[in-house]
Amino acid sequence: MTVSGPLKTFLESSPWWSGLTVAQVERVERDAFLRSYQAGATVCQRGSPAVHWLGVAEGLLKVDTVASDGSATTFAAVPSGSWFGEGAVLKGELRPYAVVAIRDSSVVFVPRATFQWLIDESRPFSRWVIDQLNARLGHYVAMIESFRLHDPAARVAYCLSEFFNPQLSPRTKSQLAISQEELGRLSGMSRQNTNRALHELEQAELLRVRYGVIEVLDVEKLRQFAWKP
DNA sequence: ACATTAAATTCGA
DNA sequence: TCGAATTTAATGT
Repeated sequence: MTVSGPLKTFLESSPWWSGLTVAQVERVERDAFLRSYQAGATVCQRGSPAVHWLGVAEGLLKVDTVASDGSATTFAAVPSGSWFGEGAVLKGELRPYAVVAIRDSSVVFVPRATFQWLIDESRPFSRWVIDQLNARLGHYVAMIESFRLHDPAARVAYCLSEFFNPQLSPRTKSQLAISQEELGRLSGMSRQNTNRALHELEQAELLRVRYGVIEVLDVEKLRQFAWKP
């Protein structure tokens, strides 16, 4: 049986797809499945076994944790076009963080066994996974640097620029449907300071703020701003 | 924290 | 099904 529709479309647009053999394509098409979530819904609970590797076909997810006082901090935003959760699946551990839909989303699930089989069978695929893990490591190191050394506007600029990381989020379009509150959680700042930072970036013509939407005008300038505020 | 504004939803014809 | 009224969400200070 052949897979069709949005699942197949998404798989075919994924950067690692073209490196697979016909047999590998067939197995992934057989094993992968797609689920839809409403905004606010939990995709993976914290503490649940990591038995799938995940791709975002549509929408926007976040990886976050809730402190005992109820406040939430976001470790990662995962826009459509991104694959994530390699680390948790490889280790076979319980998910250390929750995955939540920020807005209506559809998510592709690849079973753990299929993912590990691809790593064993496909050199291009395992190479791509190495690049993926390496890009994520680079991202977190850069984020620590940004947060320790730079002011709020530069931090927000960095977080926004990472929505366009070519390895981790290759298909992000310039209109980001994310609230300032969510962006604040991602940037480790209050909503108020996030608001100020956004207007500073708007003054610099790097982006435009709209209701519930941030329109990025120039990703390259955003990256530069993140490093020399 | 509070006031304002945009968007989403409900309701009545 | 249209649009006014109400509620909810997001923003600005």
